[in-house]
Amino acid sequence: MRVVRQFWEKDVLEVAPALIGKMLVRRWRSGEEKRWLITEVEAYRGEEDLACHARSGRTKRTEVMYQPGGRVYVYLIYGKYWMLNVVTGKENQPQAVLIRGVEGSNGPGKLGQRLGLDKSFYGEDINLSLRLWIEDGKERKLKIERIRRVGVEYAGRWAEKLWRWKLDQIES
DNA sequence: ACAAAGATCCGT
DNA sequence: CGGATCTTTGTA
Repeated sequence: MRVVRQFWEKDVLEVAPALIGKMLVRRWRSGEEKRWLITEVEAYRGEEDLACHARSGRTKRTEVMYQPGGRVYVYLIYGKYWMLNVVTGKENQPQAVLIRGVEGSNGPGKLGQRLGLDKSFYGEDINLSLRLWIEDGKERKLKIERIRRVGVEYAGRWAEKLWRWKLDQIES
């Protein structure tokens, strides 16, 4: 079952860890459908978070982060990789979760490649999309580790926040 | 208008 | 550890 709209409208620090263990689903035009267990996510939270793109306020790129949670936020990094994020929180609360990894994937850039992401996904409503959405995973106990975010050393004290969550193991 | 840097990845 | 590659943002 696709996660409910209200799931995304909560604070990113609540949504991000709750995403671990859920299923990322991609449906292609051909009808082929693939799903992966989400294993690693990062939270980006508000204009005060100097690692967050919204640090520079409302711009063409960050506009979607000011929308209510549940929109897809994609952006191109280093001219090559599309990064997959989902906006969280209420309207005018710029936040997003970066989906860094699924079971069997290497990094967020490679994940974007596997999903065939591009600019057209920007702003897509993940509650309604027919090509990309999130579903509940199996009910099971997960061991999750909480660590620092990657590649945000420039963000001073914000770089120290333990705003990355990674699946450590599945406890049966 | 221009320069700088980037939520990455790969090869050395 | 440096380069690729191009978009976004800050500065003039």
